[in-house]
Amino acid sequence: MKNNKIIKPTLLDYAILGLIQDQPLSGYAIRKLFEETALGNYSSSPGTIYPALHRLQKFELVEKQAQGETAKTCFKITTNGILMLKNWFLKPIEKTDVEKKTSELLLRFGFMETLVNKKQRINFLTSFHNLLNSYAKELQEFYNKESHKMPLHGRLAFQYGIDSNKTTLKWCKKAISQLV
Amino acid sequence: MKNNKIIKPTLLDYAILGLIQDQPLSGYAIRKLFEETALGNYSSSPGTIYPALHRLQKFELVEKQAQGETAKTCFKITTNGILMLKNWFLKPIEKTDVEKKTSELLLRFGFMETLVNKKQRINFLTSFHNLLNSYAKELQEFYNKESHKMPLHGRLAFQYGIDSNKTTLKWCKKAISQLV
DNA sequence: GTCGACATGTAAATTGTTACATGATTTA
DNA sequence: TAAATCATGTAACAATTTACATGTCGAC
Repeated sequence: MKNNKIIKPTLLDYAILGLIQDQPLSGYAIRKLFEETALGNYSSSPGTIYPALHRLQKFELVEKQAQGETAKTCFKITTNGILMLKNWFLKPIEKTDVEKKTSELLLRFGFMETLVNKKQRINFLTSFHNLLNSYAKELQEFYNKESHKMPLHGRLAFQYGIDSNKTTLKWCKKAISQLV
Repeated sequence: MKNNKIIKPTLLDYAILGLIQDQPLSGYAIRKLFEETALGNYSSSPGTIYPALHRLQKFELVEKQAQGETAKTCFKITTNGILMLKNWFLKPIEKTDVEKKTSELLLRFGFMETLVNKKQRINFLTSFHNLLNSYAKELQEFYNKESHKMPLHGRLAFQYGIDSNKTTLKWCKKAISQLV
């Protein structure tokens, strides 16, 4: 039963796939993980998770695990799902990713350990670092030129952005050193 | 022409209101600001901005500025809009805000300079700092207990969260010192 | 035996994205 | 005068939130 339509998974879809890549989980278990852990900002409401699981099932990225007695239905990832995840992990990082989608990059990194090899993971972090580094320089230059025109709160909010990027850069280096 | 329905503005709505609180802007100008500046992660596509402006207009939070010759229509904030913004600024910070919605807090802070007094702004930052501080401690404790069970990437991603919070805490202190 | 947690779902309304459409104005 | 940018919008679709609905199981 093939699908004519192509799925472009949302971040939530990827987060679910990432969670079940190792062990099958029930919808409820996934909800609890989103609710309790610091895993992204996804809503843990039933109206979000269950439809997402059914969507993923429809596109054969997950499947219900055969389960005899208990009522609880667990979902496991399919080969297609694994492939989809892997493509997501290996997608080259773009400028816009480091500018506006840091959290997505972190999510990718957090889930990629078992599916991509060490060289590729280090490459991911290096690319992340390099792109972010040039963006950070742009931001700093802009700040140096324009900060005197900004209102106090604008300036402080901008500084927050700069500080955050510096922290992320340091983290990249730290992470690389722990991977090597 | 009153509305029977109550609007609960989205973050995008607030961002637009915040941008036009000082000077009226055209839809196009707002789009460019979202596209070019590091202002949040809002889509700058016309399908996002124009409907949002019309929605805000419907609820009388913005209004079209009387404009003679030029075709460009600028939107200015109404008294209701100002009130809505102010309520947003002064809403007490909650635990969930510091845990999952730091960017919203930063947006609030960035726009609140002219509409709330200094004492309230310092209070905002202090509350932000205190709530975040206890959350950071929780995270650190969890990490100390559980980190040895985590896979490498999970551990690193978790560390990223801790590092980010520390940066935010430092920023709060810095910002407070610059406000006083 | 009732309360809270476990567990799964649906429906309506809203929001946001993508793609299309249009036309004016500026610049090379 | 062709291309790029300015400028505003709509339509179809996809996704999310909120609220509702239902039932089980264990603990106190």
